[in-house]
Amino acid sequence: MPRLRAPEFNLPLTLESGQFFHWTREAGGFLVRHAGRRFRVRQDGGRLETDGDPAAVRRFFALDHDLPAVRARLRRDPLLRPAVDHAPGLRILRQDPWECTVAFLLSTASNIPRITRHVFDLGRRWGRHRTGTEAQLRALGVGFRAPSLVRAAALARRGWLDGVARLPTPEARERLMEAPGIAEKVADCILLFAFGRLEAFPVDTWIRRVMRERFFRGRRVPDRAIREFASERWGDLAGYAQQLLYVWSRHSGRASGRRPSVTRKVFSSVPRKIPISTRSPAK
DNA sequence: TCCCAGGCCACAC
DNA sequence: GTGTGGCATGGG
Repeated sequence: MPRLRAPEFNLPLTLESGQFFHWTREAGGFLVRHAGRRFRVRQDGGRLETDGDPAAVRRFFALDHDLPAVRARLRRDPLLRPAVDHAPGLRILRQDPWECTVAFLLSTASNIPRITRHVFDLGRRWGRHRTGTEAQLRALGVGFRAPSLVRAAALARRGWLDGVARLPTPEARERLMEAPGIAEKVADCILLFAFGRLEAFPVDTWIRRVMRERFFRGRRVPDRAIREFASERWGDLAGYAQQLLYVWSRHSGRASGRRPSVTRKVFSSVPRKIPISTRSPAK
């Protein structure tokens, strides 16, 4: 069973932070479906046990990101500090671009349990760059998102996502937004969660609330102004700031002005070791 | 029952 | 340029 060094990493917090949906909990660990494969992963202190390809797992969890340096820099911002301190070990994943695109096309005006259900439903039925027909998708309950998924799959089969990784971020963003159903927010999610563009700052309803409250004195401001503010304030680490703010605001309910809608413990401790090798092998 | 969800788009003005 | 419904569905 391969073991990877994974310091400054919190596996459950990272998987449960709303950037990736294709996983299930197992005793003491997780079963992850990613890039057309599946692997088991479990954390043992500063190490990961996995039955997946070590290099691919390391890349997926972005264990190459210098998280201590990221956190130290962001922590210098006193208004961001509570969010940074709330979620040690949270990493921005490096997902498969197509699967990430599907997930965030499904995310529009939805919620995490439902996105998860749809991601699993699509994953069970179709392979890479395929989604079935609009009618089949509607039968799964994806609603108005169905035509966007069909179009995106057709684009992807013609190489739409190929080469995005080599484009500068503004051009990459433009490319992604060529697809119907992808505007600024979804494009930024794909750039951040699949292409490692850590400067991308997706503005969703939670980020809008927490940013208005914390940085704009409660004023209504256009999303564009929020993005520009984040870019100037956090630069090439704005994406990490975003994910920390997202998790913090959801866990605390702070920005919503109502009771926390997500009540889960704060994942400040690393899970205890439970042997993975006694479980049934993957596939 | 009602409000809202990791939005986008067409159409007002 | 900015503001506003409609879109499908279901979670809480």
